[in-house]
Amino acid sequence: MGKTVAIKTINRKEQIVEIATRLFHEKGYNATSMRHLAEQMGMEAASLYNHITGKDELLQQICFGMATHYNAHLEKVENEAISPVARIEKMVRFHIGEMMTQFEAVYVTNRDWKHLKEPLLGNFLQQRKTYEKRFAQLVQQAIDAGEIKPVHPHAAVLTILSAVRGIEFWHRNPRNISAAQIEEDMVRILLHGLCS
Amino acid sequence: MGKTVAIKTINRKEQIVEIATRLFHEKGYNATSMRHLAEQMGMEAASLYNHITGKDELLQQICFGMATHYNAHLEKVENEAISPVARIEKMVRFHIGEMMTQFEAVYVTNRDWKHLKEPLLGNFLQQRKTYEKRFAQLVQQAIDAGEIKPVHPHAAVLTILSAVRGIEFWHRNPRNISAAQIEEDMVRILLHGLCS
DNA sequence: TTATTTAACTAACAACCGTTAGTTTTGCGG
DNA sequence: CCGCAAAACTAACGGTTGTTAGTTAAATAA
Repeated sequence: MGKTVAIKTINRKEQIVEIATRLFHEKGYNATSMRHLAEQMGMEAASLYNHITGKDELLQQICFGMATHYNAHLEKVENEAISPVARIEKMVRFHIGEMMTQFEAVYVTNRDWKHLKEPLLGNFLQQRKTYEKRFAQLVQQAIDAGEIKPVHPHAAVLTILSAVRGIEFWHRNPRNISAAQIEEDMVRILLHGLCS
Repeated sequence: MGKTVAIKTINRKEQIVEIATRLFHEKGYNATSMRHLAEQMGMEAASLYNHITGKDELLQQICFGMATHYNAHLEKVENEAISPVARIEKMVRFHIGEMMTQFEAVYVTNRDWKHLKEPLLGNFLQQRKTYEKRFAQLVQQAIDAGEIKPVHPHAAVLTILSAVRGIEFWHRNPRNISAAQIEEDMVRILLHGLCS
């Protein structure tokens, strides 16, 4: 009985967001229809509206869910008592981990945030901007400590975030390299460079 | 008169592809309508079909244009008489340059190739795969020469290509950092690492 | 059992999509 | 000036889109 209750208690809305995440990842936001989503849920399209207000809300849940998750982690790292460069390594490994375990949600957020409607679009961009700024401050602190090269902090953040995003290529054939190996290689390249 | 002739001689089809590139970049492939494209061209949607066979062809032109351009450059680099690591640096700088001068086309190709229809989709993926393989071989040669660390070559290629892709973030505010600076910093990070 | 809420259903609307057919305008070669 | 081809136009088709209205079935509470 406990099990049935537990299963039943799972919010139906969360199920919808979950499947929407998968479909948005596969086809993109605009190319995913409510009818197709409903089909995957085993119901009619109109029935979805008993749980959500519209297609917008699905994208919103995905994007802002990721945003708050990222912000929470950033704050945690900012307050850890470790060296500046260790903080940066933690950030890199965190982002890699998200690409491994929450791949579809991260992918959709990175790709489809443009389809958010105002005022949420502005809100999202604002959050993104301040996230990058705080990340850049971590880099600046490492530079001040003499632990990393005096590159432009924003250039470093940009390079890190986009390199990590490239794990989407790995997902396309994960057979060649193990997840652990790609993480180590990527961290090594970003922190110590390709050249030996 | 020469000028008028020259302007008139510009293929109308190329104009359409150019504007389509801009719109696809802004809104995405599916969210860009032929009517909106026509409006930007100063004509009716139906008139577009005097110059192109359909919406598909526009995406096709963009994606395969970039693909052949990339392949041509790769072949050139493969045949240059320089050290393996110098070849890799050339590849990195080339991709950065493309992100600077052909940003929208590169962006659309990276983002919207999924909407290509078979058999072109398969063809495109095939080209992409062999491109990455040849790039990885360049990395392997540099490893064999002892010029770079023994990372997994595919991991290196993935890190490079996706880091470069991140220049799209830079385009969102190009004011903070100059193009030259971002290129130098990114090359430096990828080849020699963040750590000092 | 009865009343009430939750969540499914059918049917449909208005808008927009890519595209085609058929017609008219435009501009250049003779 | 005439004829012809290129390129614009108008009108419309069939299909899909997100969404709403109204109704019915199922589950829960009293």
